[in-house]
Amino acid sequence: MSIQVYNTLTRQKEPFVPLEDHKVKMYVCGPTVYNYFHIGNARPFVVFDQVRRYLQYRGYEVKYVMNFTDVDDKIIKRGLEEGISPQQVADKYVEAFFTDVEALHVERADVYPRVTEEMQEIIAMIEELISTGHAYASEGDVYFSAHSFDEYGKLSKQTLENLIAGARVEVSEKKQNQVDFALWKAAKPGEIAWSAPWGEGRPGWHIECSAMIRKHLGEQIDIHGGGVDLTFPHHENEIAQSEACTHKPLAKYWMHNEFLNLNHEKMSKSTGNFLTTRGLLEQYEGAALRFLLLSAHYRNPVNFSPDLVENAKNGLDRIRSSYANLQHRLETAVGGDAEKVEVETFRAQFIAAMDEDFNTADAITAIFELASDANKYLRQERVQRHALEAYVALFEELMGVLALPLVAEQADLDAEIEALIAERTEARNTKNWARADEIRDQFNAMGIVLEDTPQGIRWRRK
RNA sequence: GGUGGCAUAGCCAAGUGGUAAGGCGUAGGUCUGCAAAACCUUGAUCCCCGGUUCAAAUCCGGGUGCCACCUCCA
Repeated sequence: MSIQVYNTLTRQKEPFVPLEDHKVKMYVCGPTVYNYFHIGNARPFVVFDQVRRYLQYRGYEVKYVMNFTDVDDKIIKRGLEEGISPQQVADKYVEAFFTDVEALHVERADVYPRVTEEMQEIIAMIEELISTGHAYASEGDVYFSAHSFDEYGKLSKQTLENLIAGARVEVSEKKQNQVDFALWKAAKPGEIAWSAPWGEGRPGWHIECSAMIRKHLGEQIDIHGGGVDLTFPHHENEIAQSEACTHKPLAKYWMHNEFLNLNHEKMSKSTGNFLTTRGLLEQYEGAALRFLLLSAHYRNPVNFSPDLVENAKNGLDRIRSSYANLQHRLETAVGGDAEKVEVETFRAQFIAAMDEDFNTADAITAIFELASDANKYLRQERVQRHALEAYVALFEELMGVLALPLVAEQADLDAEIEALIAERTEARNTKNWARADEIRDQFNAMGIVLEDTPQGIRWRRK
């Protein structure tokens, strides 16, 4: 059974067959770097990171490209507010992006093209569209003529008539038709601008992705991803631009993640209904946030709340403590006969779940069941080294695929703490319960839980 | 007006025809010096009304509620 992928283009799950054997070309729309991204923005970063990691796990060689929109109205505005150049704004938030995304255990893309560094390709593509009659210059702007592309609307299942009927955008005098969209915007006085045959200005929002995909991945790619809101107009327009040039399907599979809402409404910077990822990272471990994002299927909406993070954290802790307990038993375990523990079933369960359109929720269930099985095994008085190792190895493999660290990143205990643990062991041996409790309370105050087991004291961070 | 998504236990969440996975939380129990962890036990008229079927959370029709896109937006 092959991997099944839900394709927005066909509105159904399809077997995943890349254009080229064992290779996957993948593009995901990245951020406009004018601000810290919010936790809703983080969903596609994590979701598509997960898609990529899983494909890699299944043996595909993935080339992953994500763009940075580093020049646009919001960046310019921000620069004016802070008294710095648009480039400085972009640089600042690109750096912040990397920091935050790393905390969520997102693997770096192979290429992060930036609009300002791809100007030649963008201008060349616009020229191509003008020369083939798909675009026209108008008072320094350039627009794509939606009517010139027969299949316009195929991704969002919209007809031009319906789009015109439902349009909320103001009709511009410069456009021949209100559904046409900008490829190039003439610069306002004093604004950052680049020279182009039709005048000074900067690219429209959609053309950058078309140009970058073509340059870094080629005329056709396997997977194009982004949030559902990008389906229209952004991805629809990308298709129009790219396919008008190449006459080939831009992407084989279009994948869209649903939203992570707040108060049951879309997170939005303009209304203030959002929580920055950066802010949440001060309170919660990145792994807990990632776990939360992977706890639901990517095409289902999720309503964010602190309780949800707490829930995710507790679930993650269950897996981690099982793993830690295995490790602890391993310290005293001895070799033995080749007693078989059957863990293959959990790997198979995990793979079956992920194959089904990247069902991370079910994949996590497989890991929970692995934990239950391991916990039951651990209750036995005699355990065997190789059995423990089999559990440990599978935990590491599967949690590795999900990029969820099995051990919270913390400093190791220092000598003083080790000494205290030794003292407590001694206190317990002499049945000095008062002292033993005192030391345990002391650790508790430091956020460390001590657990007494037949194999000695075990400790963990809360 | 057009195009989508969602509605499953206190909470989160899988499940697209064969009478409801998993996690969190709660309560009780076992274990423990006491704990913790773990284990066992504990919980569902699957939004409503029709229909198809031997059989429906799942398919069809009709409702209701919430969210989103058609304007920058993950």
